[in-house]
Amino acid sequence: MRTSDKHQKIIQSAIKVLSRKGFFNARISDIAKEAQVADGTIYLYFNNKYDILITLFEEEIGKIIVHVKQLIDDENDPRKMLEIFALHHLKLMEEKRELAEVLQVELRQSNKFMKEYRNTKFIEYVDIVSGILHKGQEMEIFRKDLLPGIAKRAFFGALDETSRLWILSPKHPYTIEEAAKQISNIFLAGIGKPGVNKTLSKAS
Amino acid sequence: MRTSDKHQKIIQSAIKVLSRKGFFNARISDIAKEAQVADGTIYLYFNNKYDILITLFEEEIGKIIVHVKQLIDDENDPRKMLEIFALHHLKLMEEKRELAEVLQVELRQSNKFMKEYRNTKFIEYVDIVSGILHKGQEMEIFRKDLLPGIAKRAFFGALDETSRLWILSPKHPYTIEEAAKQISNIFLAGIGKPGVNKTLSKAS
Amino acid sequence: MRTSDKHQKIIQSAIKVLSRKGFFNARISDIAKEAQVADGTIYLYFNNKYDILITLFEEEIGKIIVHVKQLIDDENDPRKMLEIFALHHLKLMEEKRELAEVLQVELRQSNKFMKEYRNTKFIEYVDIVSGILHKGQEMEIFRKDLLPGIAKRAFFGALDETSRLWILSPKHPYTIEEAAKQISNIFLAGIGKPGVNKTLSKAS
Amino acid sequence: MRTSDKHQKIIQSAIKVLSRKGFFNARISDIAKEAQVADGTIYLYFNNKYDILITLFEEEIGKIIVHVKQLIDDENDPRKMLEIFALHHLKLMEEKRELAEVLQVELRQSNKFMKEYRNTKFIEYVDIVSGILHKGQEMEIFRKDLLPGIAKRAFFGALDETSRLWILSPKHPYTIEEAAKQISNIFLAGIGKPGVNKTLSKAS
DNA sequence: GATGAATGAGCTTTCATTCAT
DNA sequence: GATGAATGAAAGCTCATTCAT
Repeated sequence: MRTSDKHQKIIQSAIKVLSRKGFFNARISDIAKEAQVADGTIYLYFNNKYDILITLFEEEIGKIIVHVKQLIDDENDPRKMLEIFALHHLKLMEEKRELAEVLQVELRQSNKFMKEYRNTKFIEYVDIVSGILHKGQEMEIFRKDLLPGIAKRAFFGALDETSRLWILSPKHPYTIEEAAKQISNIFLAGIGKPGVNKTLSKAS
Repeated sequence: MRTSDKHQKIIQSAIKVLSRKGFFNARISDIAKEAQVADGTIYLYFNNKYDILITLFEEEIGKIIVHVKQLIDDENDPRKMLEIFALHHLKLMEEKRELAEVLQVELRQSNKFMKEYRNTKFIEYVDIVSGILHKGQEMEIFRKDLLPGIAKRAFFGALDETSRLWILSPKHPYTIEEAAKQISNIFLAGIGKPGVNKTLSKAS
Repeated sequence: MRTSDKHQKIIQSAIKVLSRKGFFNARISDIAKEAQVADGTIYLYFNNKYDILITLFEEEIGKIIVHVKQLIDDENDPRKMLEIFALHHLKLMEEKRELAEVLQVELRQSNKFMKEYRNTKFIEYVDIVSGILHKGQEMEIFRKDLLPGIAKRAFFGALDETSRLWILSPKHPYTIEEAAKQISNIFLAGIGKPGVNKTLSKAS
Repeated sequence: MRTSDKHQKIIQSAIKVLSRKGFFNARISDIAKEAQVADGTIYLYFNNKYDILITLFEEEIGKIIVHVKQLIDDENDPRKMLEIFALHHLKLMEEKRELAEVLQVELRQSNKFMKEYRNTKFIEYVDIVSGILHKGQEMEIFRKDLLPGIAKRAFFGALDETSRLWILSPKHPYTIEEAAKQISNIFLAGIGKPGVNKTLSKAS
């Protein structure tokens, strides 16, 4: 078995266990059992419990970034880009539900117990939105009076809260695609230059 | 010292300590020291560590709800109501920064480790937004094709993510009032009936 | 309310609580609640938790001793005396069941946790049997070769173990009187001078 | 060190510590120190403090039962059997004094604080006596009018109380063998059919 | 005398981490 | 590299006892 195999096995097991129990309630032995390795083996690949979480953050968000950027690079219209980002972010709930749960819960508290840790990957992810917004402003599609830090966060927060609730509720009266479309619509209508973006999207 | 005084003292101390360390890293003895009581005294007022957190949630969110509802009741225009909600929610960051931190971080993980706990107060708070949206739709001010569960969450999420970042960053290139105004604007433009809400708000 | 009233009330409450929970599982507050006094009031009458138990031992065994001695003093035949002692000891199970439970359980472990305590009252009680045996030997009714320390303990132990089981089992195929009679019979037959005691008792 | 070694080491250490301090005053750390293991190691072998006591009961009484049954199986005369049981029971005081102390004290209170625990091994041990008595009755050596539950308890109680006192007193005016002989004698004389058992035993 | 809120020492138990095999 | 038994620090919680009222 290659080294990377066990590393990956442990990360994926950690995602499973952490999504179920949360970081503090999860035991190293839970993760080890899930990964079918001995407790001590974990420490051959990670320095400590925190290190598993941090590595998980970096690697998994890294993959997401690569993927989203690929999708967006194929597109030129910033309005389409935002729609793609929204759809992809929400689709994570279905495709990688456990990872999504971990990111939503643990990312928020990670600065409480890992004082020194700056989650640069996460910032990079959210900054994809900034980039899109900036491009839209340059192209005179989005309003110039947008405060960049605000709109970025508002858009991301809208998506994230929606996905948070999606996970909590077992049943949903709408599909992920509808949710993504609606949120994109609201934002595009809200941030678009008057008279410019009315033609793009049709509310589902 | 009256009984209620110690209860309050402990809750307020818990807010301070939890905002700094998070629930799992906070020790009962930390809270006791902050409240200037003995460890055992905590257990005269609360059943266990979780009970402190739950009581904190219920009581503090309860106060916020009462306050926001009062502000909103003085208003008739749903668009104004949303602006008020937004401003008030963000102002919590300044006025009760520590409480805000606790709510943002611990509320998100509370259903991981307190399986049986349903945070009804929190739902009630977010449902204030639903109420406003619904009223706006009835008054034909907001679009009828809004998915109620989505727009509510999107608006709340936008605010919450903004306040989350506000707390994390030491410096801000805009004021809270500007941020509230901008988010309200984006949403009102996004959810308003075409041709109806363009007159209300002027982006700051 | 006279002082002695509360003292008595506490002792009797302690008997109830200790019989149910045992010394270490019983809480001072349990006893206080049962006695309908405040926790602190206990300490006006007793030095500490151990003191309650010791006082309980001394006073209640003292009462039993007085009572048994009265009964025995009316009698001259040592064989009858033993029967009286046996019957009375077992009858305690019915009449003061809770006290009996406390004595059986706590007396046995009291020297484990109260190193300095010598239970003189208890010794005095058991020595009633010695007295009877000695008298029987003097009167040439009981065998001279009895080891005094042994027979006393054997007789008392037989009774005590019988009463212990009586308490544990909810149902019994014999009456207390039958049990007392049988044990007396066995002992009297066993310790009597051959040819002397065969006429006294009829096995029930 | 083999697994079973630590299990045994802990049980034996528990016997030492419990005999000295009693269950409630004994600390897990006392037992761990005595066993020369870390506190946490105890919990690799036992579920909790109670589990140590229960396991101790079951295993040690189990050994005693096996041993006594072997001794008795070599014998046919129920009178001899009783003598063997008496002698062996009392000899435990010398050979396994600490175990004897634990059994005498903790067994009596175990049903107070371990509500669900039925000490079947202990019942099995005492029932060895029942078996002997029954056999003696069948062989027409013991009186038919013996109440089976009574005589068994009386005999066992006589022995146990004797051994209890043996442990408490530092000095003894008689040997264990004499004590066993005397108690057997008393009982055999008391329960034997008139005219049958007079020939067996000579009082020491 | 009576109260009961407050105290804080002390306990059992957990679990991240180590290290001999 | 892999194991998992062993470690021991650390924390939540209890409860006998005190003392201001």
